[in-house]
Amino acid sequence: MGYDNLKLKNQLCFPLYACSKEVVRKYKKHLGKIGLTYTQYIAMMALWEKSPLSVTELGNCLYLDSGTVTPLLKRMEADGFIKRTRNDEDERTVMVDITQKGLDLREQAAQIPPKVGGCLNLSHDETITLYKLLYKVLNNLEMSEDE
Amino acid sequence: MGYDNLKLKNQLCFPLYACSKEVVRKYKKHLGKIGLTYTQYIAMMALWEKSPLSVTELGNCLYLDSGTVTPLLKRMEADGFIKRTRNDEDERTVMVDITQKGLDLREQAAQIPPKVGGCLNLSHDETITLYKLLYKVLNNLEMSEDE
DNA sequence: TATATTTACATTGTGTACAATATAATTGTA
DNA sequence: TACAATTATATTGTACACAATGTAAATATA
Repeated sequence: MGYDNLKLKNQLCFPLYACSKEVVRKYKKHLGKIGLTYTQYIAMMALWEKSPLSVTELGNCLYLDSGTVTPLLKRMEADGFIKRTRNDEDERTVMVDITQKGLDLREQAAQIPPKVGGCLNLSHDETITLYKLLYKVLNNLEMSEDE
Repeated sequence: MGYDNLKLKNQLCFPLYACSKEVVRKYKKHLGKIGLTYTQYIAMMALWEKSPLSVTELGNCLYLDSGTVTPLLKRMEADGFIKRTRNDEDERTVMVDITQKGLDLREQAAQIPPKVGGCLNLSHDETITLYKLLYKVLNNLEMSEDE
C-alpha cells in the first residue's frame, strides 16, 4: 500500500487550503455589497486600526508582497477608500491613509464577521483552539524560512 | 472601545487565510523542482488516487470550479502530465487521465509532504486536532450554502 | 565626497480563483 | 418526435499572488 502520504485525505495542507478558500468565498458574498474584495477588506482592517501605514508595513501585516499590495492599493485609491502619498522625509516610502469614504465603510463592515462566524458553527473552545494552532503554524513557518 | 471585531488579531479567517498562503508558498519551493504548481499538485494527488476523473468530479474533489480547472488541465496537458479525452457515451463530459510522465512524478512528489510537515512543527495531537477542526468548518460551510 | 550597498516600491510574467455568461450535448416531457 | 429544461464544460472579465527584475532614493564606506 504505497503513497499513503499523497492521498488528499491524509494531507493537512489541503483542508487548510480548501477551508481558507471557502471562508473567503463566504466573506466575498457579503463584502461585494459594500464594494470590497476580501483582500481589500483585510487591508482596510489593518488601516482602520493603524493608519497611516507604509506600503511595506501593510504588506507585513497581511503577509503579502509588493507585487500584490501595489496594484491592490491603486484600485482602492481609484475607488476612493484610501489615499497614497509619497513621504516627504524619505522619498522611497509611500504612506497609505484612509479617506472619509473609507472610514464610513467601517460601520457596515462590522456587521459581516458575526454573519460569517455563524456559518462556521464552532464552539467557543474550538474557535480558540483553531485560532491558536493557526498562529502556531504561522510562527513556526517564519522560523524555518531557510529550508 | 468600538470595532473590536474588525481587528486582524480578533479574526479567525485572517490566520486561516495567511496560514494557507504560507504553507502553499512553502510547498511551491519544493514543487517547482518537479515542474508543478500547488494547484497542479493537488490535482495530481486526486488523479494518482482515482484516475480517470471527469472535470466536474475533479473540481468537486478540489473545491474548484470549471473556470479554474479547465485552464489548469490545459496547462497540465501541455506539460504532458495528463490527457483529456471527450467521453464517447456523453459528449458533454471530458475525462482526465494520467500519462506515464504524470505517473513517474509520483516518486519525487512523495518526498515533499514530510519536508513541509517538518516546518509546521506540530505535535501528533495538535496535527490531528487541527485536521479535524478544518474539516469540521469545511463541512459546516457546505451545510450553510444559502446564507 | 564619490561609489557601493541597501532599502522601498513598482513592473512584468505566469498561474490561479471565481462570478457571470455562453455553448453544445443530453434528458425530460407534452 | 419536437422542444423545453438540464447538465457539463468552456469562455470572459476582474482581481489576486508571487518570483524575478527594475529603479530611484537613502545610507554606508572607503
